Parts: sequence; structure tokens; C-alpha cells
Amino acid sequence: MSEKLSMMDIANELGLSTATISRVINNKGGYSKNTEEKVLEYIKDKGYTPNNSAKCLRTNQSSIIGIIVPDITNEFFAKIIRVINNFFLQYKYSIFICDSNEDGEREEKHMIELIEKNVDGIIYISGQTEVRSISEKHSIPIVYIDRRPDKAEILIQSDNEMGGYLATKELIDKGCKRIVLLRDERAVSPIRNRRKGYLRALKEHDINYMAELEVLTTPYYESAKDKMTDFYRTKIEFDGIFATNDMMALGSIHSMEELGLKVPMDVKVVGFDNISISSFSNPPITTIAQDMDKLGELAAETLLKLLNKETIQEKNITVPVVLNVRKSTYR
Amino acid sequence: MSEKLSMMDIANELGLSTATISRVINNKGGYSKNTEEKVLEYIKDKGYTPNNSAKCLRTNQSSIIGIIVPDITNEFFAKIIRVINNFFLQYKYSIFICDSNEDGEREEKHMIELIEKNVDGIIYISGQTEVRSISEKHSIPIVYIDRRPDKAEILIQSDNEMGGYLATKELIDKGCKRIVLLRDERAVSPIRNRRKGYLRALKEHDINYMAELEVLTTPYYESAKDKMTDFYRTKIEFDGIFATNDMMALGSIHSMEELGLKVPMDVKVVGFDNISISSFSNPPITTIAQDMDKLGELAAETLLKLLNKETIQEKNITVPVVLNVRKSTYR
DNA sequence: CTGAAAGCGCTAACAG
DNA sequence: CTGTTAGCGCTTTCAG
Repeated sequence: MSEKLSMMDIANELGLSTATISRVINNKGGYSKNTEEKVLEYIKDKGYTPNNSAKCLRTNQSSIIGIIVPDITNEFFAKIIRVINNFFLQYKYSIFICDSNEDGEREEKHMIELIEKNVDGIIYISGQTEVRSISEKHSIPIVYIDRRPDKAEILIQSDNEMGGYLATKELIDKGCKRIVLLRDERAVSPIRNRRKGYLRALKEHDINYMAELEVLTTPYYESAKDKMTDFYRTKIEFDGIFATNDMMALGSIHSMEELGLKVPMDVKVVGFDNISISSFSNPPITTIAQDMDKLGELAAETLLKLLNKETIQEKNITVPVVLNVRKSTYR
Repeated sequence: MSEKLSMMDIANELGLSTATISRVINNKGGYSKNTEEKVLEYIKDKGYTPNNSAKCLRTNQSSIIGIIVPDITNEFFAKIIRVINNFFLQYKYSIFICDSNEDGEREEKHMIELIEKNVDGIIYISGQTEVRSISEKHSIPIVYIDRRPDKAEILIQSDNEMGGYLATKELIDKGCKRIVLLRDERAVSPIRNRRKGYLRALKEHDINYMAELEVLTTPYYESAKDKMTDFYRTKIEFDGIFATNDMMALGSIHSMEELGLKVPMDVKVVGFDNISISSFSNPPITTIAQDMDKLGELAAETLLKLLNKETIQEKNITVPVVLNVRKSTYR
């Protein structure tokens, strides 16, 4: 209880100066074994904790890393956060998580918040197509994951093109000829690249791209389901669906089932992300697995290098993806 | 770029004092319309952001709320975080999230971290049975959610007893006589209470409690699945399973299926939490829905009251739960 | 090995 | 309506 202890209190109590206390706490050396013990013991006994604000004000180093994510509720992002958190824990950095709720305005507010908090660096997973320039006025190291804003300096992302390719190829290999691309309507870079992979796979197998097979939706279960139901009613023929994320894939599967079609017999489906639902659903969904651990780890490592003023040669790191074949594409 | 602007810079540039700048920024009144405009414009133009460390050092108010959660990757906790975050956003508080990874030691470290950061208050979802006493040495308002540590002052929790009761009653109503309690092996308070509800439902329906029908496991999919498979091999008869969370329920369903039993025909299953997987799995799982929104909201409101030095009469708030009947308990 | 003292950026009491 | 000033708790330079 009572008031929080300060170094001054300790110094007075022990007949030392704050300088010495500070030295011991940060073990900078230059004090006797005896003083060290005295100080350490006192601290432990009374439960002293340094005042981070004062420290930060003085040193201009907060030892805090900010992370901006579009949706903390999304397992994909939550996993990345966890990895980053674990990584920085060893280096005595704290993580400040900002959930932007897929809202661009809020992202900017969080950006300001992070600057006010004097964070030493930022890992930025943007929900937006373009990131505004606040960051330019302040020279904080930023590493981007997944979404590429126009002026991203350093970007870690999955090999989305390859993912799109593998997903589409899987459908083609399993006999699909008319493959719906059920995609996030936002033209963010991962989606653009997945689409490129889709196109490449079609081309390689001499299947013509048909614009009417491209269905746009917000990236959620409900809207994907509704959109596929609408699409089905247009009577445009199709025998496969490549959805740009797993929740959308699941939505499309449930839509098919409600319409009386069987997955994978009548329609085959591939998703993207490999969130846990994809393996627990019925049928389990064939999907492109992103390596969240690697994504987070690389972002963290890169940011750490930046913080240590090391130079980064690879400003654009791509993490491989893997096709997980499950029941939704069985023959 | 360049160095961060300070109030001093602005004051010099505009021929004012830092006091005036400060007053304008915090709109404390007592300045001319003219100065106000000048200052505000300058700030906007140059992109000044106050230094939170300095402010905090001076005022002893960080405007930060700390949240300690056992697992950020768990949808249940993620949803609560989101609600709390949204709530405090309106009140100009930032949220500092600490993921303890269900690790007691780390919880304590986070506690210290939060104190160092001078957080104004803490919302604490502990993974541990008992919370150590660090918090006692520092008088920070704490609101607990879900898990009750021994000395919790203020606790917000679901009506776990009722949940256990409703879950068990549902199984009994659907004809089950020998109901397995597949429970988290840790004796944390929500689990104890769910168990109490289980016992009450049995008693009310004149079914004897049988210790051999109580199966303990860690609260994850894999271990629950394995434990149920082991249990099945003991040949102890059972026709229903009440699992204390949804992932465990799902694990038990998959175990049953691998063993050749049909859910809900041969065995009926009820889970707890109502995470999204429970509605997307096959079969969809009957479960007890916790009201995460309410839980988070109440915790946030209560903490805010504490911060404003209002007195709390209700130190123990219970949030109702609801039974969601789905396919896993159809007759 | 240790201490004195300045100063990080801000707020608030006081003075005008 | 505005300025002066002290000081929050810490680190660091300089002096001893």
C-alpha cells in the first residue's frame, strides 16, 4: 500500500545517492559488492519497481513495441501477436497491442497513440490499402506484415501468389473446370496476389479466365455465404470455389449445403489461412496454410535489427505457404 | 523526421510560454481565442504529439489500463478484450494487453510490468488458482473477470453454476442417464462452479453422482480427445458428456467418432462458452453461451468507477448464461 | 567506488 | 489572459 517507492527513498534509507542506486539496478558496475547486496536486498524486500515514465523521459527509450492489428479476435492475427510477444519478452521489450477493428481512422489514432507513448518501434498489420503519412513526420522504425501499404519500407508477407496458384491448381487437379474466385472485395495486396496465382494456374492449364466467376464480398462468413447463394441463383455454372480466406470458404460450403449441393461431390472448395476451424468443420476444408509463426518471428527479428541500427538487406521477405489437402476437395 | 517537437519548441516559436501551450492542449480555458487558434494550427501543421512519459511523470496518471489474459489466441478472451478496448476508447484510456500464456510466473511478471508502466487500473483474468500478493504492495484498482483468486476484491463472472446445471439438465432431458463430466483438471473457481451445477442437476433428477464418470484433462482439444478415448477403453458405460469448454467438447466428439460412436445418437455432448467453432463444427455443439460482451462491459464500467473513486456496492457481479441447443444433443 | 547536480517534457500553483 | 517556476523519478556527466 502506501506511496510508491522512489530511488530517492532507497538512497536516503541506505545512506547512498540515487546515482548509486541507479547503477546497481541497471548493473552498470562501479560499486562495491557490499552496496550491491544492500540495495538489491532492500529492493526485493520493499518491492521497489522503477518508474518507467521517468526512465523513458530521461533516456528517450520506452522499451515498448507497438503492434497495430486489424482484428484481435481473428485467430490469424492473434497467433502472430503471440509469437511477437514471446520473441520480445526475451529482450525486455513490452508489447503494446492496438486493435484497429479494420477501421482506417482508428489505425491512425492508434498510430498517434503509439507515438505519444514513445514506442521504440512498430509492427504494423494494416487493414487499409494505403497508410497515411503520420509515420513520416516521426522517424520510428516500422515493419509491416501481410498488407503492403504504398510506401511500406519493410514488408513481411506470405507467398500469396503461390498460395493462390496452389489452391487453384488443387481444384483443377481434382477435376474442376469452372472455378469461382470468391474474394475479399478490398484490393489489398495479399488479395491481389492470390488472384494473380489463380490466374496463373488457370492459364497454365489452358482454362480461360471468366470474369463472371469472380465473386466479391467482405471477408466474413455471413456475407460470403449470402453472396454465394446469390451467385448460385444466377445459374452460372461452376464446380469449384477458391475462397480467399477460410471463413469465406466455410460460408460458401454452408451456402452450397443449404442449396442442396454436396461438398466435395458437387462442388469442391479451397480456403486460405488454415485457421483451426478449417480442420474442425464438416467437411474439413482444404486450405493454404500461412506460417503465422514464421511471419511473426521474422517481423520481430527484423524490427529488432532496426532497433539495433543494423542494416536490413532484405526489405521484402516472403514466407512460403503450404497446401493442406482435406475433405473439401476429395474426388 | 527530425527530432520530436516539445512544448518548449512551440512556445518559443509562437512567443508564448509552455504554460499557455499546455492549457490550450488540455483545453483548461484561460486564454484568448486568438492564441488558441495559433497554437492549435501550429500543432496540426507540425504534427506535434505530447510526450506521454513526461505527462505521466508529472501527473502520476498514465491513462493506461492493463489487462492480463491467459490466452489471447482464445476467442473467448479476445472478445472480452475487444469490448473493454472499445469501452475505454471513449474515455481516452489506452489498453495495455498482457498475454500470460496460462503461465503463473509470467502473470506475475506482467503484474510488475504494469506497475512499472504506472497503469491506472488493471483488469485481471487469471489462469491461476491463487494470485500472489504483489498487487497488495501497490494500491492499484483491480477488477477480476472469470477466475476468482483467493483475495479478489471485485469479481465479474458468468453464472457458472447455472451453466453447469443447464448443460447437465439438457442431457438428462434428452434421455441421458450416465453423464460424463469432462472437466478442466485445474480447480479454478468457474470449473468448481460448473461442477456444482452438474451435481445439482443430477441430484434434482435422482441420478447418483458417480466419481468414475468424472474425467480430468487439460482444457485443450487434443488432450480432451485423448482422455475420452482412454476413458472409452475402460468400458465404463456412459451416454452423455458435459465438457467444461467447447474445444474439449469437440475433442470428445471426434474421439467418439473415431471409436465408431455417433453423436448425438449414441452419445450426446454439451460444451461451454459458445465459441464460434461450436456452431460451425459437425455436428454443431449444444453449449452454454457466456455473454462476453456483458462480461467485458461490466468489468470496464466497474473499473472506471473505481478510477473515479466512486464506491462499488456490488463487488460480486454474476452474468447470466444461456443454453444454446444444437445438433449434438438432438434426440 | 560514490555523490552532486542537471535536465528529459510536462503541469499546476502562484503571480501578475 | 499569460508567464515564471518548481518538481515528478530517473540517468549520466563530472568531480572527487
